[in-house]
Amino acid sequence: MIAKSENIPTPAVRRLSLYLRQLETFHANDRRTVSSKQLGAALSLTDTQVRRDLAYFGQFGHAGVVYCVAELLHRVRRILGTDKVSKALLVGVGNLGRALLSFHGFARRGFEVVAAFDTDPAKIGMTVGAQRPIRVRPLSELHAAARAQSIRLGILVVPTSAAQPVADEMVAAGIKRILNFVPVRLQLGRGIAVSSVDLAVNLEQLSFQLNGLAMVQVQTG
Amino acid sequence: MIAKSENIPTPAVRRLSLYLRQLETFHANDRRTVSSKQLGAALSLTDTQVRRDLAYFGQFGHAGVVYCVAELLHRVRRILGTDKVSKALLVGVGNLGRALLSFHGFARRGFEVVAAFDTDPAKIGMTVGAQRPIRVRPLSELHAAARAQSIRLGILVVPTSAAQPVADEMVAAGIKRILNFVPVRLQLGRGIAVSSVDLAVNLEQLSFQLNGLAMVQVQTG
DNA sequence: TTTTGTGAATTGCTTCACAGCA
DNA sequence: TGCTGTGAAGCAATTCACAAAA
Repeated sequence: MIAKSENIPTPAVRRLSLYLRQLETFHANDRRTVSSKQLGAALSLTDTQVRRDLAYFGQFGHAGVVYCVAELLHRVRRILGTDKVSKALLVGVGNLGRALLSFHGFARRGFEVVAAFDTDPAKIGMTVGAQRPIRVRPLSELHAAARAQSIRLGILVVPTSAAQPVADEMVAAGIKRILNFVPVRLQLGRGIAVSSVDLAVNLEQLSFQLNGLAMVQVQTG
Repeated sequence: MIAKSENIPTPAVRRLSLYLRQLETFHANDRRTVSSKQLGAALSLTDTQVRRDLAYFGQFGHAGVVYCVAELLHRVRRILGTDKVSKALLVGVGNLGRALLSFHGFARRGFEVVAAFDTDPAKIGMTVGAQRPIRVRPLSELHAAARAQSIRLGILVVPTSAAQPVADEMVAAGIKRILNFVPVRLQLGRGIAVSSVDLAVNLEQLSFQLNGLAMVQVQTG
């Protein structure tokens, strides 16, 4: 049994993250069991969608009996690979970079930022983050640090012009996954996973849903 | 002619934002014309995809002749509704909220944050943002301020427990679009557009692409 | 009856293949 | 030839409908 690893739809993997989030909430509220209908309702999804998504990754319950929150939680974490903590490094200690270094949400979800780099001499040597302070180091130390601590995840928060060269350096240093906050399409080799956060895209989607669409519909007549 | 407003695929609207970004780059480099193939290549998309996406929104070129960058840029902005500046307000002046207030990218893409709110007395009265400083006001003033300046867009950066009530307040104050940074599914009425930025989801997608998938495949054997 | 899991049908999105134009 | 725009085909994702189990 287990896992039709053949062809898992990308949207299903995205929703898996949402299930995890919701299961954590249920678990925190001491809820023991949950049905596909209830889990779906909390996320505005249908019960069928929930069951189908889970089915891509294996067997999670028995026919007729609802899911056990704790077990489902545990197994979804394993599937996503966040049951073990991953070390991450961050490059670019600007406003957003500093905010990310102070962000506790990472640790709670299995990610720990252990090193930060910048090229600005004014920033090098600073310590950022209250709970677990991190000293900002020169970018030239990235390679050695990544290798020494075998860091596989890089967070990219640099100016647009620096994005591609810094990403290349990350890859050269053994980084396999990049969380990219720079509005650029990074061109990297196969085997490197990139996930981009682009605020402009999100804002424009919102804009389109109201302004944009309205305008198009008006023009249609 | 113009706009099969019937059924525009969501992914096509997302890509429209990417086209806009790339066209801005081309325009900044004084490039006058671009083919669907060239535009696609810059974004790792096929030429067919680019043409099909544009076709959802109307006629953009003449058969046989490449697109004019400036014209395409202008029309995509109009479609997305970002040709006019939208005023926005922000609630929650924590680390991330402050970083967003200092972020210049918004203005460049047609969004201007004009007001910020928080409930923490220690933060109220602070000014944030270098170029266009904004004074942090008590949350109780949100309604009046949003109405007075007819603000339609809200940026939500509050703790998880406050997300739903603050979102409700935004809607009551006339906000129609919410950019949500809180990892919660907001339950709001129809006619309110929500776009969520969830860093954990992005990180988990990355994790799955390497760890997760690998693990599932191992289990498959 | 209520629930899970899943073939079958459906809907939605992307790619192919080519007409029409410069 | 090289390009855009688009019907038709192909593929991917979702929903329907129901069997099996408690």
